[in-house]
Amino acid sequence: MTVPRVALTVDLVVLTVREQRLSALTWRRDRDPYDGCWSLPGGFIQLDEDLPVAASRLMAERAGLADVRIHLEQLATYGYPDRDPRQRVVSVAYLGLAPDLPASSRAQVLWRAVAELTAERAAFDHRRILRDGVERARAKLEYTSLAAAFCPAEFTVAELRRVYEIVWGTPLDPRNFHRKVTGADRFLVATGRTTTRDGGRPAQLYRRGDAEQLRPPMLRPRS
Amino acid sequence: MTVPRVALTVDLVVLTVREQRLSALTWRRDRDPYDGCWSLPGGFIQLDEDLPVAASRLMAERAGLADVRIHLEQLATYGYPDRDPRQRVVSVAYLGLAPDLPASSRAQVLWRAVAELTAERAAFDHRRILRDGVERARAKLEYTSLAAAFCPAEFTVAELRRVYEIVWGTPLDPRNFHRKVTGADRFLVATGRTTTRDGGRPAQLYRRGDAEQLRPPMLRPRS
DNA sequence: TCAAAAGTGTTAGCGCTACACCCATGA
DNA sequence: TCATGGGTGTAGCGCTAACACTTTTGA
Repeated sequence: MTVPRVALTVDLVVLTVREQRLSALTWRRDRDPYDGCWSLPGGFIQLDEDLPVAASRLMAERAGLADVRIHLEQLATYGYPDRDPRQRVVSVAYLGLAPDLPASSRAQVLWRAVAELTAERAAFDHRRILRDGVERARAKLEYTSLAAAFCPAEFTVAELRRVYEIVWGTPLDPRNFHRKVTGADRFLVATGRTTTRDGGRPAQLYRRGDAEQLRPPMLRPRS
Repeated sequence: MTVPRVALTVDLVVLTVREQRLSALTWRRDRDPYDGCWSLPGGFIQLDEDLPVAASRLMAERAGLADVRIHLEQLATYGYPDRDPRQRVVSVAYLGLAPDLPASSRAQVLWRAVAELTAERAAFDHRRILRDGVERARAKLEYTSLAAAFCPAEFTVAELRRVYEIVWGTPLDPRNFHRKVTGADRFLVATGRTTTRDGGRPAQLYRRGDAEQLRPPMLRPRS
């Protein structure tokens, strides 16, 4: 029996919060198909390469985010036959959550607001993949400590709260939020230092703790 | 640039509750590699076939579960280079949750208890895939109405509770469970009929409602 | 002195846990 | 009549939402 073979790519949904907006790393296509459209950074997998290794390699090569500790997890695999008009390509999407970093110096690689991207024409099924990644991120903020992956190494409770508010698109009560996250076991580690970079009374600076789960969860307010 | 191509398979983690145990559908291998080991039912994807379509086809061809309404969702993709000793094979795993059905009439296809399978040698990385599927199912019972996918078309609250108890491996309080699931919006639809098949006072028969989320969630008791 | 943001206290209400208790059947 | 499981009531408690209030800074 002959076994059909397909081309396999890894595509990256890399999200961050910058300029008060949830943003994703995009690659501007400069050739057909989809010339001029945005796409997700990605590329073909090597024959001797594990999937997470390929994701890290492409994060460095295509996204310009080498040697940066970024949370990376597998999102889903997309493989309907006509998603690439040239040939059968199956794509394993990875979701990355990053602090607000300068991306690649290439003009082709840009952070762009998710709200804009979903209103624009995208290459292939990348709008769908982006939407799935955003929804995964929104859901995971509820019951994991991943929100801190959007923050720099040291951050205040208010900065962490802004991450939740921007990713979810809902305001949260600053006082209840503060009690909740500072009370959660191993979510935050106090550094002892303070900052006034947000104005007002000085705020404690925290680092990420080693908790992965958030129990009880921080539930999104329902509309 | 030449694009490397890989063989792509779909593997199925099909779970059910039967004889008081969480069980999975297995395929007994009768050739090398891994001759005599259990494996997950699966097979190569066709070149013109979408991934969920391949999963449904293999559910019929390999698992003997054709034309059965079974919940099927993508689980994850496994692709480290040596997982198949013969050639590079990347596998997209799907998770299926089924009521207690007779599987294929082939002797090669068997329902087997998960507890036994994880103690035995499995083909390829199928033990790992099975474990991931079981963990996904356990987690989804908490915040979705998927437990009913393990039940026949009509079932009692106690039968639904047994699903939770067996999948999670923890006893639940029958009275609180009853209040919780009958109070949840659109989780269950009363048929008006009753049954005494479990002994004691007649129990209401229910059908699945159209709710997908369970809010608030049914949290596993913590040890 | 004022505005702004950090952080604490307080209260009402909801949902969960634990268990007492009653109900309806088969044997 | 008894055993068995179905189903309801209820008290206590932890968590949450809502918001009043105090603290500490920069301007």
